[in-house]
Amino acid sequence: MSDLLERLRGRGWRMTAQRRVVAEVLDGEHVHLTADEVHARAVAKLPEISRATVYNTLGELVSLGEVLEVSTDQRAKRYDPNAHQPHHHLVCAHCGAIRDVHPVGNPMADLPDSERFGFTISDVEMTYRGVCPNCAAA
Amino acid sequence: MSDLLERLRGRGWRMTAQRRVVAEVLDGEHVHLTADEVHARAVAKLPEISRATVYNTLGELVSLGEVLEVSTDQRAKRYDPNAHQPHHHLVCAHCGAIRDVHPVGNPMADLPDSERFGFTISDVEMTYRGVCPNCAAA
DNA sequence: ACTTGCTTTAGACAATGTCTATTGTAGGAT
DNA sequence: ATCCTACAATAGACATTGTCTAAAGCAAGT
Repeated sequence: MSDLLERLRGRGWRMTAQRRVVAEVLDGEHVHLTADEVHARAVAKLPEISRATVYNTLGELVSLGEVLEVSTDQRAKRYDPNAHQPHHHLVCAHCGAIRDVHPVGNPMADLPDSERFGFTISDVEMTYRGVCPNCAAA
Repeated sequence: MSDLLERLRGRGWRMTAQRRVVAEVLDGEHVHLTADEVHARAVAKLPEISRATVYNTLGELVSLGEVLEVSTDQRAKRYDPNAHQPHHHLVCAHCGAIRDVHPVGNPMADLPDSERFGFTISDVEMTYRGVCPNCAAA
């Protein structure tokens, strides 16, 4: 994702300090941050950045396919910079920790025609839930 | 789900007009309503029912395992009265229509040990996304 | 009928996200 | 190098969804 900024510039994205900072935050650690967490870290680098800009920028990155939006809990959306390698998620039901996982098999093929109701299916999202080792120990 | 009220009474649930109405709404149509949609329909049957009561009652029904909570979009949670037959969901990316579906195979078995990170996995949630026939036609 | 403890209520509050009108500025044009 | 203009950022109001609290109500056992 280090060349993210180049790719975006190539697509006609106007480069601003704010957008650079948001991209840096996402690039920084490969975790799954909420929009407000991204905002908090962006503020640390560029104190005058506004909440709306972070929300807008994240929305644009999602539209451009550079970042994925995941809703593992029913609270805030989280942003996953690992958009170019398809994957699913494993979530701790207790502490909310999230790991990227890669199940074997092709879940798209597992839905029979009779269960498709005429939909044109484009995507599957799988969320495994369980308890992580830390929470199991506690 | 018609004997829901009996089951709950058997579990020591105190029966009230409000709870009866919420159960009736869920029982009424097998759709996936949001909490506020449930509230709107409940008000039609019992005008003085409050929002908090609907939220509380839905939460209790979920705890009791009588209703499932699904988050197919990242907006409001939806409540699925079809809790006793495990299933997954197919969602129209355009209009948000939701269908219950039953993929073949066992997705729990599709996550290799090496991808479990020591978690004790208890559940998988699959959401297929696509475009429904209505939206495809339009 | 009485009592008790569970339920309901209204509305304040909280968290997350969206929108608007104004101000700022990136980057091409001159 | 400077100017222009369209796009971007800002502050803060607003919207949606959900939670909490203190007071009043009521179901069901005695």
